Formats: sequence, C-alpha cells, structure tokens
Amino acid sequence: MAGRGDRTILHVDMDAFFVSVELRRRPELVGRPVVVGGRGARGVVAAASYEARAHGVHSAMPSVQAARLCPEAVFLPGDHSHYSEVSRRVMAVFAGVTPLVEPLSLDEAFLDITGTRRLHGDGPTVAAMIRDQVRDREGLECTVGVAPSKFLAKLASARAKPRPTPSGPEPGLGVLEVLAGQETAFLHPLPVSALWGVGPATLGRLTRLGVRTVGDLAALPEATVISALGRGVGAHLHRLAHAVDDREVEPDVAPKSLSHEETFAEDVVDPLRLAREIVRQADAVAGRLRGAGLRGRTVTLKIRFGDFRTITRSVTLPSPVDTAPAITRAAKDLLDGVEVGIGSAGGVRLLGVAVTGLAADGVEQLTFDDLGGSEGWTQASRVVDEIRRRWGDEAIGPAVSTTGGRLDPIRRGSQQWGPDQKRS
DNA sequence: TCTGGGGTCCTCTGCCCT
DNA sequence: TCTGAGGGCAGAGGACCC
Repeated sequence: MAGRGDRTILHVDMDAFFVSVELRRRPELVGRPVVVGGRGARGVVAAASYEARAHGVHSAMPSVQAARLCPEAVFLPGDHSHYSEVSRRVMAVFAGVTPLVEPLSLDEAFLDITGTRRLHGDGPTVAAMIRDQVRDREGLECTVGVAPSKFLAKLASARAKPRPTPSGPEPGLGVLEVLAGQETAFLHPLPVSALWGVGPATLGRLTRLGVRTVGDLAALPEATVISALGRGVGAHLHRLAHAVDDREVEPDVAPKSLSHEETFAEDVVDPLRLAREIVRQADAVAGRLRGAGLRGRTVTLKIRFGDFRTITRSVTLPSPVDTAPAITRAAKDLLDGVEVGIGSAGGVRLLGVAVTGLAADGVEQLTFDDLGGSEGWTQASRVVDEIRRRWGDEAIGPAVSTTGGRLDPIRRGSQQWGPDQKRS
C-alpha cells in the first residue's frame, strides 16, 4: 500500500452544476445570464451562470439583489430531485474509476486513485478521462484538482475553474496537479481565505494578526494561532498551512443528523400555525429517517425570529425515535418553552426540526412507556412509507398538512432556496 | 437591502457525579 | 458534612461548507 506521501487524490467539481443541468433542458438560454434559485422576496441564488457571475451575482446572494445587479438574468426555480438524479449518474462515472469516492455534495467529490494508478494511469490522465466521460455521457463540464491530499486537490480544482469576465467566461485549465514536493510553493502565495475552514469570522481574527496569505499563517508559531483561534481550529489551520492533511477519502460516511427547516414567506405569530408546521416537518424528517434506516435520540427545534435572532432548543430522549408522533411530541414540548407570540421580535421567520444522535434502525433501548405505544406507531409508520412508495407523497400524511382539502407534503429540497409564495 | 436549506464541527457553559 | 477538582455529558450557539 502506498504511504501517505504517495497518495493521489482527485477533487472533481462540476462547473456551475445546477445551471448547466438546466441549460441542457433549455439550450436557447446558453450564453445568457441564468440564475437558479428561490424567486420569492426571501429567496436566494443557488447557482449562477458565468455570464451572470460577470455581473457580480453569486450563490447564496438574495435573489432580489441578484435581480438588481443583473436585470436581464433569467431566473429558474430549482429542481432538486432532477439534480440528484444527474448527480447519481455523474458519481457512477467516478465509481468506474475507483471504489474510493467520497461525495461532498451533489456536484463535487473526492476520489482516491492511489490504488488504481497502474490500471488507469496517473492523476492527470485519470482526470482527463473523467472529464471526457462526464462530457460524453451527460454533456456537462467539470474541473479536476490532483494532489497528494484532499485539501490541496480541492484548492487545485478551484484554481483550474473557468473565470467570469465581462466579455464572457474565460476557460480555466480544467485540470491542475500539485506535485509532491511542490505543495508549499503552490500553497503559500494563496490568500489565507482560500483555506478550507476560514470564513469571515476566522479571517477577521487572522487579519488582526497581520496574516494575509497562507505563507503568513505558516510563519506563525502554532501556539500563537491556537491562542487566536482556539485549539481545534487553530491547530488544524496551522497544519493545513504547512500542507499537512492526512484525512482519508471516506466513501461511506454515515449521516450524523437529519433536519428539515423552512423560512416562511411572512413572519408567523400564530402558535397553532407553528404547531402545524412542526407536525409537517416532523413527518418529513421521520420519513427520511426511516428511508435511511436510522433512528435518533436528540430532537432539536430551531427558531429564527423576525429580527434574525436564532435560537435552538433540544432534548435527548430515553430511546431513539423515527416516527412523526414521537418527534412532534418532543418538538412541541420544546416550542412550549419558547415565547413566540407578538412582541417576540415580530414573530417567527423560520422553523426547523432536526434529529441527531443517529444510529442504525433496530438499535433501540425500550422504556416501560414505549411498551404501550411505540410498537404501534412504528408499525403504522412502516405502512405509511409503503403507501407513499406505491401511490406517492400526496396519498397519506398528517391531517394538519392539508391545504384546501389536499395534502401539502414536504419533499426534501422542495423549498431549498427560500419560500416562493405565501402558505396559509 | 438582505440574509435559504442541509449539513458538520467546535467551543463554551452548566450540571451531575465521583 | 462540606468543599473543590476534574471528567463526562447535554444543551446552546457560532462558524463554516456547498
């Protein structure tokens, strides 16, 4: 087996993924500024074409701001399930190269090709092969970073991306390799914000220390960095600045939490409406837990008020749960402990339900209380799952999820980029 | 002029127990 | 019996990522 210094890691990043997938369905929009994301007043940009980026539009930007910056942009609603399907096929291309594929999101992944180099060739060869296959099979472009470690491969792919310019996208290198021995020469001139884990808050602290580049950070004693950023973050970033990153590519990372949250089109002050939303969200989370064969012990309620102040309240249950009634009960108890009426900063802007402390289904510590009711709910939930599998999400759901007599179920990603209309 | 959703990880604090 | 130290755990919040 190759040693740590002899690894070949690829970071594959799809170019403007959501937009590119949409352009396959809408080829007449190619070359125009296109934005995918929420379209309501509280929506945000999920992805922007390079033509839109040339106007300053970027992901996570409020949609209204994007529309101001680029009035001629075409706004498209996101289609999460379609992107998931395309992503699954792209990941299958990666899996044809190596079994060691770690998806980071729908549009990027790490690949460890150390063990397959004799079969497929070196890093740049495999990178070119992957780009060809993704282009041939899906009509999509991707950028690949090649390096001896994960974070260097990720930085390399970022440097090889196409760049937006006022006269249109400027093609990138497509593939960039950081050779063993060249790590710090590549790394140290980069701005420190390029490091994975340096966001606005950490950047502010580093700037106060006089750190602007990764090289500046590497020149500081580790103790100085730790005293400024804390032990965990400080030691980690100091190692990265010296190009030390032993993290493995992990193909099967079990989820640690599962959640659903929604921002309302207008702030909500009605406690009954909030209670109804909890039932809907708990039902959605419970369905996904059972779909993944998981149960969780800790239920967390998240509330964002009208002034954007955000609180969380959580409770750890005696035994893990995966049913809507159990999660609803816990979340409603937590809601009862929070002042959310008029006067609490103008009502509730966002409500979320999360379950953490996940373990595989079947690992359950029953309590005496459970012996009366838990089994019944578990069996009923299995039946609900089966009904949805056969007849769709609208076939069955919590009674409070009805709008005008019809069910209004939550699907994963159904409101991914902000509310698009008022729901009564 | 505003700031989504779904995650992970870290830090701090308070409580309980030894 | 009281007190303090220290570990483990839960809860809350912050920072960061895509």
